[in-house]
Amino acid sequence: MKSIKDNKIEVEMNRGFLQIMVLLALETPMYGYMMLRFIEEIGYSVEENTLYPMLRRLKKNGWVSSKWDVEHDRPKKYYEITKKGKTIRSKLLSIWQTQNGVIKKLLKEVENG
Amino acid sequence: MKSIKDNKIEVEMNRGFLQIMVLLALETPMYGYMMLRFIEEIGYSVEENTLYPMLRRLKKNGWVSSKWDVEHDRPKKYYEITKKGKTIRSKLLSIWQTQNGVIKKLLKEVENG
DNA sequence: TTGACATACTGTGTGATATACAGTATTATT
DNA sequence: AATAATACTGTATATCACACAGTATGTCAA
Repeated sequence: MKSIKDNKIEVEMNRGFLQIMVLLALETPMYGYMMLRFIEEIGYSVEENTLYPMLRRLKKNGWVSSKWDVEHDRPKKYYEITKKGKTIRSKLLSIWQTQNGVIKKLLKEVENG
Repeated sequence: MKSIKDNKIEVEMNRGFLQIMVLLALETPMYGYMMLRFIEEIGYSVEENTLYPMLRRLKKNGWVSSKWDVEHDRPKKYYEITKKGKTIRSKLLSIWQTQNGVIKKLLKEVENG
């Protein structure tokens, strides 16, 4: 019986979190490769194969906008959060807070037997 | 162009969180329907159609065990976290903490311009 | 005493997602 | 001249949240 590999456990966590992280980061315009390095700087890491499709999806949803910079070096696609994106981001953050509260409460119960 | 509905935003958050919540809750043995009500009591909510498949999946992964109670009323399938489940739970909680730290840091930057 | 509703599940299907894989092209670096 | 790093695109795949359909028992009002 096939089941998920325990060493790939981070994957299980990424769905909700990655979006919040990216939408917060895009307060400042950034292109994909730049964000990969930015995320490492702040102590996390994302797969290139995860970030690029996610940026495309956020764009499709209208949560971020994009703009090519062709004036310096090779072309870079700068993304930035939209007004709609900020609305969504607030909702996601609020859900995150609720979930964080639930986890804290349950964790306390487990720790105190 | 099809895109996700904004009012279904909670879905985006559930992947990682639901597992932690269920694995914490299952410190005490519970059957599915009981957990649905328990989760509402502590201020959250899960779809029946999400919880049951999740319990089956956690079982398949060996993170929880199950046992039928056929002695009272109608049959109830009690689940409980396993040793392996506790190991996974620790890892998930640790990832959650890291992610929470990343969000807090980014949020502070956004708020302070 | 029946029929509606809550309880307590199972099995299979679907659409969206994280990631894989393959590929294009430019700019350092050695 | 070759290699690595940069900076992307497009399509494929496995898994997940949730939908849908179904089974069966217990409760309680009309």
